[in-house]
Amino acid sequence: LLHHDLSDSSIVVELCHSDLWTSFHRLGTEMIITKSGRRMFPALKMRINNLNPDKHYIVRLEFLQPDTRKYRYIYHSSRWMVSGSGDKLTTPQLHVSPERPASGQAICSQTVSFERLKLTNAEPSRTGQVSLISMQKFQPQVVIQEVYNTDCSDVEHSEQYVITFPQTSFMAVTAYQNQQVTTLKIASNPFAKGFRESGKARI
Amino acid sequence: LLHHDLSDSSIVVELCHSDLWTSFHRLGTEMIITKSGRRMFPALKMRINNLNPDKHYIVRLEFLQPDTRKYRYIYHSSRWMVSGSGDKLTTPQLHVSPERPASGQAICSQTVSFERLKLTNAEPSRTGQVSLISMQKFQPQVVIQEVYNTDCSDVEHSEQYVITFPQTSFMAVTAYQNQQVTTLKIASNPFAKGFRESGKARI
DNA sequence: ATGTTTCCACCTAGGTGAAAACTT
DNA sequence: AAGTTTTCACCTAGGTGGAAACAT
Repeated sequence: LLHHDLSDSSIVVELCHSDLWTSFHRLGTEMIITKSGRRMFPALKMRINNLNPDKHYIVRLEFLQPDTRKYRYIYHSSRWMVSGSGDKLTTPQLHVSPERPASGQAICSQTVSFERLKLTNAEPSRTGQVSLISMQKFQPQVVIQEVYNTDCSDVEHSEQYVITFPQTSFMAVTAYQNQQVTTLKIASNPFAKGFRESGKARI
Repeated sequence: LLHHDLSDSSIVVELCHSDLWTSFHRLGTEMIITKSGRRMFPALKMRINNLNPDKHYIVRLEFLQPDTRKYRYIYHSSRWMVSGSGDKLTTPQLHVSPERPASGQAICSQTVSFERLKLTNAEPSRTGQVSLISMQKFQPQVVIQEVYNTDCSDVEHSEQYVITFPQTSFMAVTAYQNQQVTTLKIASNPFAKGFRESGKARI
């Protein structure tokens, strides 16, 4: 449970599945990016509290770059090493909103989920897809932004609250590098069961 | 393509899959209602045009009762007959909104779909579920309502446009009565394949 | 060499009508 | 007897990691 005293409010944001995020973070979280888009696992879900029930907000996600270096995974030492200078995202801020603007009341009464968000290494085009760079680091950042009009025309003048969960940073990859990450994904993601535990042999 | 000249606007609402709706209507559309909730098929989807792009609207669905009679299906004559006086819905207007308020621009640029809506014969409780009465008639009605605030607090004073598609009226049932309705559902709904066409025998 | 793309078997999730069991 | 509820096989839809093919 994290408190962020920001501005005149005392907004409380709780990251869901925090333990799981921490387990991945210890191994060095890897997120697969594909051309058609791949979900994040774990998904970014959070409970937000203490917003003004009568005001309206939009919740966004930005993908920051802690650095713009290119990394390489060294198998024999099980570590990530810098392998080059890498690239900066052409669009500096990638943000995706799970829903339209909603009241503080509505947002606080439910879980804000980015589970349907997909990561891609294709050019930024489709809405709901976030375009990242393989073998580089990213840090998701939650932005809670107050809006005065439903059409968000005055977004630049509105108050904005920024929360970062360090344990959600990850390396974007097109194929898993650390086998322990793969194992934990299989163990914890219901969709990922590989060909291991059932004892079935591959044909 | 239906034109409804309402108030100062010339709103155009087009029912999707209109031919399919008409085919069902000829047979006497039946919609299954269950305790856990069942989707409508066909789903109510529509394209809305000529809303003011800058104003904001909410699109709702109401389930009217053309009458409050109880019906019975007579197999040998393949007809519905009145069998009793029936009941009136305890909550007179059942409306479900697919989304939060959105701009006319946003609404007109996409298909407004109520495909996720579920019909139930349980007490009205869960959001997104509509509670109906078995063996009685219902007529869905689309309500496009202008909102001035995102919290919809002044909903009663706002302009509202009502559109009804007569071919979407139906009988609520817990089991299909007319075998031709069943056959058309199986033929047209990808989820409904029964045990007929594959030639597979039931164990 | 090393990283990317495509395809695929396997899985979850959940929408169907049919049949059987249940209720009244 | 007539309508409701439950269960179930079958299906669509789509999220996984693995392996092989491909690119650089």
